Amino acid sequence: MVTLKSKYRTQTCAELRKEQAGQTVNLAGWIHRKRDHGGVLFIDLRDNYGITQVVASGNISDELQKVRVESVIQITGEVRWRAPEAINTKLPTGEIEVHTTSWELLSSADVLPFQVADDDNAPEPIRLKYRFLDLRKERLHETILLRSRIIRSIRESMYNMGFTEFQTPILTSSSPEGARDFLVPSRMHPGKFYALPQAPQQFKQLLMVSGFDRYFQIAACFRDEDSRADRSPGEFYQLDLEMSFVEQDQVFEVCEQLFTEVFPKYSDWKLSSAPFERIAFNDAMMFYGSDKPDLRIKQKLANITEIFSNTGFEVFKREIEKKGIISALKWDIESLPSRKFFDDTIEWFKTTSGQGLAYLIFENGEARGSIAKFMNEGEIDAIKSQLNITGLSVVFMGAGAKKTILPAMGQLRVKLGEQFNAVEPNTYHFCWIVDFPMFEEDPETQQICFSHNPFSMPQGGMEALETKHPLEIFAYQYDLVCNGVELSSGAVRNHRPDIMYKAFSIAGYPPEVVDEKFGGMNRAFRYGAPPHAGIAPGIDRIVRMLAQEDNLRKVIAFPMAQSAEDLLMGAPSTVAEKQLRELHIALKLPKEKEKQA
RNA sequence: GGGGUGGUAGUUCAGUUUGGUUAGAACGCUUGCCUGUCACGUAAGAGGUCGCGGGUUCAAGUCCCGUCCACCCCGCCA
Repeated sequence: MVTLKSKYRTQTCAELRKEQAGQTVNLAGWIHRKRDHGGVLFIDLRDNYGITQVVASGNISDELQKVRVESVIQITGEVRWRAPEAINTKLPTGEIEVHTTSWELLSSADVLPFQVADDDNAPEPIRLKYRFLDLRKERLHETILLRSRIIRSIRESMYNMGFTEFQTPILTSSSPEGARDFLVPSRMHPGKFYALPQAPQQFKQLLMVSGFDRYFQIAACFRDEDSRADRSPGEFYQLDLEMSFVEQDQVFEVCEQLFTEVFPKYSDWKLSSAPFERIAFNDAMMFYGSDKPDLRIKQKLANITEIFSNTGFEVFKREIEKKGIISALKWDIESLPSRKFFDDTIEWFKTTSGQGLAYLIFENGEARGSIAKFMNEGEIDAIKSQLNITGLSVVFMGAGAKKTILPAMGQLRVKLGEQFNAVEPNTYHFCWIVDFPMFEEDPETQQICFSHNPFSMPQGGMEALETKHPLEIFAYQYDLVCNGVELSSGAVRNHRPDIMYKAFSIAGYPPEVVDEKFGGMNRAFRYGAPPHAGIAPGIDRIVRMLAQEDNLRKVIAFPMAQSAEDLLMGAPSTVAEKQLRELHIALKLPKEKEKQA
């Protein structure tokens, strides 16, 4: 680091060591803590880099004693080394202290709304309103610094792999697909609006058409949707990347190199090695009940529908007749859980998924449990052999339509994994989810519709669209998943207008709709477009994962509250009448009562 | 849009189940004492519309109804 000596400081609060003893130095920073002993006063002086103990006595002690913690002061003093018994081994600067000869108050602090030196669990709205104080706390401060280092490493890896960094417009046009847009009214074009980009999707594809081979951007993305613990309201950052003349595999290669380079720099956890495991979407649902499976848990779901094809157990029989499936989760255990465990688990399952849950206990080759009496010996034996049951095991079974029972069983898998301590610790387990279905059937109307992104390339291209049943066509679309978190989503793009029109017509859209919704892109594709593919890993989620934080607000310097409000700056806010007039906007607000309803 | 949990001092919480004297504790704050602490110690003090509104009752922080706010989840969101 370049030392920038100024009138305020000759060193930072982390620099001084025994070797500087005897020197006169200037330090500046925040009063982290004060310890007043009457004749002598100790101050922990803190800055971005660390803490140094400052000592004052006599008049200076009396004056400084009156300055509140978190005020900013500058001191001049002599570095002295501490007596052996006074050394603080917890501080890198703990072998020395600075004896103040003069000082200056640079900025005084009011009484704090919450403690900075201690973690007092102040409520989030207050911490967000006083974010600048929260950011002074060590853990959050370090996380934000970590975020910077991670992004730097990501940039370096991208440049090293031959990518070029671009900037794309923030004021752009409303996009037809996906989330709600944030709109920005145009002053120069009354009645028209810009939209903030949900992602630079179209621009990066246009850059490929423009002949730039490898694009990346640390891109701000805006979506007007509600938040979650793993989803920031309003805005978030993605490592957006796109490549020409590649297929899915090359996107995987780039990501695998990126993640295996970046993650070990910031964590000593075990890390999947490249190539990452690939799981077809349908298998992920069938065996993990999720399109973002947590592979730190070894147990899988099993499809045991076949076993019950002639069952006398009414509940299963009914579901199978309705084309439903029976999904089973076997767990080998060391000792038999209490009856309460089963009751609680079934109750939890019912409240979280609205589904029923059956169980069998296998012990010494015998089966018992909630539904044992409804099963015949053949079924019990078939379960034993399919699930490979040898010792003491419990088997949970859920029956229902794939779309509802599998996610429920998937949640059960994660819950039991945590409950039985079966989540492999200190591990980043990556996998790719591939082969997403291109189309799906609307359960109510039986209409064929796009199941995910209509702009990705169908596997098999035009031929598949023309010859295969729509529900059997997969898209070149993929998610990167780590420890049950979707880190990234991408696709091989459909760069062929003819295939685009065909795909849309299968989903019931005439060519005009394609022209209307996707006209700009389609025009570009008529002048020579390279095959291209890309992906966009979420920066906030990556940092959260490496910082091991549970909430995205803890890895973002100025996050919004769940209500999509910036409590520090007071956004969103009302604006002056004049501004509205210039924008030709008249407000028609809901009445108070409607607002509440 | 729906569900869950919570709201008592600046902050964290106890008290609410079973209504009953002046609503407590810790940290912080103010004023002292203390020359070796590093979460210093110590004495005293200030600080409360118990989220807000209504109701039941002799009496409400406590019971009932409504409402607001926050966080978490579902819907939504690649």
